[in-house]
Amino acid sequence: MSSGQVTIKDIARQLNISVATVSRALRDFPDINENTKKAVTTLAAELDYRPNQIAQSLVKRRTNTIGVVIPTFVIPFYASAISGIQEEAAKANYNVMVCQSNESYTTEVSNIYTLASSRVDGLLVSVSKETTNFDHLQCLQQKGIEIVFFNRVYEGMPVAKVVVDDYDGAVAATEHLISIGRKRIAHFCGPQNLSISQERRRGYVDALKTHNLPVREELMLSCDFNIASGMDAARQLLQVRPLPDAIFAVSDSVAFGAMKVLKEQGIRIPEDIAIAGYTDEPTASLVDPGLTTVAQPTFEIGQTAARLLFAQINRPSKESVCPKTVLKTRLIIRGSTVKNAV
Amino acid sequence: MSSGQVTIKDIARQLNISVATVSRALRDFPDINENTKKAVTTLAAELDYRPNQIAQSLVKRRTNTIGVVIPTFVIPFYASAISGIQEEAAKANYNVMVCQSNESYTTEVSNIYTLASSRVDGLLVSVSKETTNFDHLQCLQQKGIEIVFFNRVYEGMPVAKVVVDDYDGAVAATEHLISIGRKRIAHFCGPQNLSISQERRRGYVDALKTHNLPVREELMLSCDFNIASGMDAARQLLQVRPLPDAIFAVSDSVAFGAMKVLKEQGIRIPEDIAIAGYTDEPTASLVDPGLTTVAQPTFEIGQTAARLLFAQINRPSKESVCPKTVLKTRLIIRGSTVKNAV
DNA sequence: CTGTTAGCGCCTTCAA
DNA sequence: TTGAAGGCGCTAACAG
Repeated sequence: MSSGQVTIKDIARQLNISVATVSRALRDFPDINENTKKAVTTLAAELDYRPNQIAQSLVKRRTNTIGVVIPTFVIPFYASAISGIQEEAAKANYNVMVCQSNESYTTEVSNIYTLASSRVDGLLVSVSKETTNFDHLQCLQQKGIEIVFFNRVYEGMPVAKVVVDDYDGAVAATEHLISIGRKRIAHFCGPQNLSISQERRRGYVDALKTHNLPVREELMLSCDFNIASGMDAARQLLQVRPLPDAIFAVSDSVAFGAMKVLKEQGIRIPEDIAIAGYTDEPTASLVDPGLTTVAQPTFEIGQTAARLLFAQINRPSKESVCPKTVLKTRLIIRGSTVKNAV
Repeated sequence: MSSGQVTIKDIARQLNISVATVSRALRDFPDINENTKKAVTTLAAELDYRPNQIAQSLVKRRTNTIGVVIPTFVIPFYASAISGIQEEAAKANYNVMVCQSNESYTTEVSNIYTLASSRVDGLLVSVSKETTNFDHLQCLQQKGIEIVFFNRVYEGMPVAKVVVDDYDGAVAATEHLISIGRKRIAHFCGPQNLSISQERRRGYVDALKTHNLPVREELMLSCDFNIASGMDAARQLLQVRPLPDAIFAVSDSVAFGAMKVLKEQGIRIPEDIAIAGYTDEPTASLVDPGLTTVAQPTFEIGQTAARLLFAQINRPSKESVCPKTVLKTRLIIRGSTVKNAV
């Protein structure tokens, strides 16, 4: 009991039995004398003994800890997804180590190796906007660390993935804008090496084509996933003539930024320009007018990803199953596109 | 190399030297032959050797991991604070395990014990709204696990604490409302066993007294830290006659909820009722009108708490230093109290 | 039912 | 400059 922490040795010594017996008693083995078992458990409780997970991990060669790598905590999508992950982890008796890449490829690589050193049993990954090389992940996979992608996935790896139907949501949003009579619909695209950005853009383009609307390059502006970026894009868009009559933004934050600029310029939403976003962050129902957006099941995405990871970790055969789980989105119509909506 | 992970044993075998030498070479010991050192490091790189932190932790009796317990990820305050914590941790070469209590005392206790089992070197804690018993934390402290409280602290323990001057911020907000001529100022209080709630309420009460305004019980309503709770309180408040002319909410979310209800009721903000919040979440500048609020340095709170924890962990003498760091707030005036503000 | 032995991967004496 | 031995706290055969 050197370090202030009680060990099975302490219990064994005080009870004059071997550590093996203590270990078994504590783990409730069948062939253990009821009396010794009781003696051990009571003393353990008395001493407030807590098994040293570190030692257990070393023996068992598994830590019951998973790593999570996300771009940033401050995107509400991730805050919610992590909640879902945590909930599943607690149920399955796993610990969670979360790292944020801050959208930097270098940081992401470093995160991954840190987590690998900690010998996490598996990894839940949503890649940074910069990531185009996936060696760091492939390398870990080869070492037997299970990986599941969520939201920002890399199709090139044979692992499970959890996404929403980004294409479908984008089509729905764009068609909604078309259905309210908009003809010059702009799109604020996300970073183009991310599949979510590509898919949302593809949905936008296809919806326009389906309805025989021209696809104009000057109405497609590049953005990051934040408010400032949405403001920049909006300012840029307002230089274009004729003005667009709608914007479909790759994310709610981008849409919020756009709304801010439009309001400053005295442009009416939705009369002059209608706006739609993506995700349905809590803020979407608070801004004025409320933001029409494609709702994502953020919490459920986290839960699902975690569940798949645990299943994969505990799969007896090492042949990996790599389903792509595609969750549904739901278009929520608010005042930013329809005057009298909620 | 059974588990797919390279160990120093593998390196030793291939180089025909002892593991001790490998271990020393890898750690760049002074009295090691240059050639063996080079041989070891190159082979290690070739094999992509990663030291097993678990094994190291067991020997060193420290994990270089800290635990963080927060009420919930989805309060933007915590998302930002965790970012600050992460940043400091990365710098100091620490890992972070985050758990959320979901505002439940039972879950918090369970989180704490899980983290203790993982042998974290220290703990950053923001208690749940239900927590009134602190045995679980005192117990860990006695076992030599360092603790630092942030935001929601417990004054009764001799450990470092990081807070903002909640009282001061509340006074500033309330006096601002008074300065714009409001006389019937309501307060939506937070859970009263949290010091932040108490302090903000105390600031509100004292400001009223200082300005010879009556303190009316019927204008002080209890809330949790979320939108729904703010909506409930607002509905309740609207039953009171005469109506109040201002609301000081314990948090931005509560204020957002209140704004929503007031707008639905056709009550003008700020003309009929002015509103102020606390924290300055990103959403505060997006709602319409913008929310006047007491800005907190959320990221810095996380950073500071982490820094203090690392200092405490690495302090040679075991006598613990327990300063209370009080960071400054800043009143940000927006349209919810002053018509022509930004 | 229980004790002994060995080992997880690494570090740290103590000798050589 | 290097190796051998022991141990961190725990689990897992193998005996008895």
